[in-house]
Amino acid sequence: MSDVLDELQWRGLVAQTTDVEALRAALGAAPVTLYCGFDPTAPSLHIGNLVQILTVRRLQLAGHKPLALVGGATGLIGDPKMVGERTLNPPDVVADWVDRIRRQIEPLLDFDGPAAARMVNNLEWTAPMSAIDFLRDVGKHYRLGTMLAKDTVARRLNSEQGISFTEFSYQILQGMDYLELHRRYGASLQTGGNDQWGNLLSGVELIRKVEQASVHALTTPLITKADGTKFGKTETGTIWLDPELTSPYAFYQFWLNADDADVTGYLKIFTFRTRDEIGELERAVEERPAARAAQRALAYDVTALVHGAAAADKVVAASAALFGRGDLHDLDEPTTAAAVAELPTAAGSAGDLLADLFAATGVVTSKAAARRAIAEGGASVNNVKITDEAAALEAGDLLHGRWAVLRRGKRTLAVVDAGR
RNA sequence: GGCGGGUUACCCGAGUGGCCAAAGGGGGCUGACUGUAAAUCAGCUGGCAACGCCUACGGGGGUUCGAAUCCCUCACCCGCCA
Repeated sequence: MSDVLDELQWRGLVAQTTDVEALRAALGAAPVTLYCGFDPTAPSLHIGNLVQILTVRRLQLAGHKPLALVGGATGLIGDPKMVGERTLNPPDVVADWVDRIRRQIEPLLDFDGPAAARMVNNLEWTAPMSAIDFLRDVGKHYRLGTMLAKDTVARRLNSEQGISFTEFSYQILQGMDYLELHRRYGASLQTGGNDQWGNLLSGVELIRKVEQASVHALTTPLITKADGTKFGKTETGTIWLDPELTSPYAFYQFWLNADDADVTGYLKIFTFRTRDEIGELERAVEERPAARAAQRALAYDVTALVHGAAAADKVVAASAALFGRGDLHDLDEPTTAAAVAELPTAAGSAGDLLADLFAATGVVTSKAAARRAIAEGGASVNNVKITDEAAALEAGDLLHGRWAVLRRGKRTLAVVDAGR
């Protein structure tokens, strides 16, 4: 890996930079201290944030020093979204989210060694600042014209909902962060998603004005899907890194279901596989798409990265058992138990209405939806299609006298546990 | 502060007294075809103890046998004027 920037470009991770050649020179000359921020707007990071973390990790592997900023301050204000004003979250909630997010980032970066990462929180320098200091020392450097011209701000001003002063001010806070990290740790590169470009520039310009220093910014592209739909969402919602919010099984399944057209791009972005390995997998998709070798590699790698190799092995085995060709009754008890442990579960027993059980496990959202699914031929028990809306669970349906696997459509699964 | 326009289901958007659980589109779900993929075609898409009942057209109140539709009021958004 001679040139990290080449590496990032090859992986499709560079959308915009302040000055590519200046950045390339800086990254080639000496270890650069870089920063990337994560705002606590939810109790967990999601796979969109993973793009940022892994980009930072790649830079770290090339010898550069990351500062992972968790926005205890910016999270209290809210980055303006394209559509609609955010609801302010209570400070204690944000503080809790800060902790959770820190713990998610920690295992993904290296906090020891010569390029050790450091965790920072912008609440530390933002909270003690008075309104007067803010307006005199920082506000004076900001031109309203520039601020109003920012994409998101302009869009919001033209929207029906407008924008509050609070959200409008967000870009200044983020600019202050970069300045502060530049002063404290010599940060000279900020990375982020392309939607953050304006916010990154805010800091670059502030540093230029206050410190007469030229620093860099680099954004990663918005991850897109070949079919044009939004990346990172499923019918169930966002794919979170927190195993409580998105089970490792569901996480693995998400990646396994990547489109052929998207999978190579995802391998570049979300795994540490080499160019050769990815080229190999790309060929495999072309030659034997049904084998989905690339999807399996992708799903395994990302799951192992986020949830650990042990968890990844478990969900691979569970997926094999549940989607295997054989009769579920033929699986031995330990295999069944392990597979079933990965699925959403509801208690039930022989005699219960299947429609009620489908609703109870969350495979469908309501009993009416369960009846609909059965009527449409989209519901099965242990991979056997059911057709009678009024059918009940039978004792013979229970695998090893205990479990019944409910399925809606091809890949939405849950289990009924009749206990022991 | 004044005047005008607006707020409808997951989203966009029709609907100006009963035929409205609410057109149409998007999205989503299911089926067929497949590979737990994409594309395509078809059906479905508020809930429940279900020939009925409940919830739902920004919040609250009213008129009426009957309201998403009319009136009052509150909130928020947009525009013009000050």
